Amino acid sequence: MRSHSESTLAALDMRPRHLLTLTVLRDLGGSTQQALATRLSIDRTNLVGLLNELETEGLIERRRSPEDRRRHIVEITPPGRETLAKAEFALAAVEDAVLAALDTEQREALYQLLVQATGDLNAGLSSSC
Amino acid sequence: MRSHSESTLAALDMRPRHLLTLTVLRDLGGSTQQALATRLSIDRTNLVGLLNELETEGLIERRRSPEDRRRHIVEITPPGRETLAKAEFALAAVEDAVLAALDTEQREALYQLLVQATGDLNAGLSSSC
DNA sequence: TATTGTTATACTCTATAACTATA
DNA sequence: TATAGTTATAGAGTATAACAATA
Repeated sequence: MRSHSESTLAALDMRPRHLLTLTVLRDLGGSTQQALATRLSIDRTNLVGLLNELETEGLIERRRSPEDRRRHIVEITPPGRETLAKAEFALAAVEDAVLAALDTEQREALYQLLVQATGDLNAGLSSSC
Repeated sequence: MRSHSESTLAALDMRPRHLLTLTVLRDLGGSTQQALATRLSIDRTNLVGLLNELETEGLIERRRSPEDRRRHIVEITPPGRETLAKAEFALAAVEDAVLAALDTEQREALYQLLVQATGDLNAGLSSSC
């Protein structure tokens, strides 16, 4: 499923990192780079180049925080939301294809078992990526 | 589960690669480097250093093939088998800890659903790593 | 003095090209 | 000419150290 997902994202000129970043920014509605890096479980130094790429594509914006001028507030742009929606749609199709061998009841059973096994740690996350 | 497994292997001075290589060599009972690389889905050039490490530890041996002197026959040594057994024992404990939230029936159900979902592709592989 | 974003750098993992020795 | 193992090397991905601006 990972391999299929990555191919699908590559067709949209994205890597999993980009999708995750856009998803977090949409859900948070803006964040400092430090907080965003923590949320993504990556080093803040590696976030710099990632945001540069997303900014070049016009998918996110950086602006100085008025309260603390050391900080950048990062926000997803309307084109970023569109691209994110397209990626999520394509990935839903991938998930459907990968789970084609299971009917609806079985998929639900699998999901519940995984949630229970992981102690509900990731119960709120999307099933893809 | 991956993260727990890798920590456990690190305590034995091993990475997943080492475990997989030893497992394949035990199951195959000897192989050329080319065939081993294919079996491990890694490039033959990257297998060289990996085997050097295992050979230094005395876990595998290389010898020239009498039939085709271009080839090396790679085999697991008795100490290699011991180390492999230790690693598998430790990893079984990790699996048990990770799946602690599921009872026996639920574990079996999860396993069956995963096998069915993946089209039995990996039905013969170990559940760890 | 501490923190935020940034740059430079090192280390790992992986893949490609080229070499040697054999066939 | 082709193949097996090897080496050198280049490219991603990731982590640490150090810097400028700001608190």
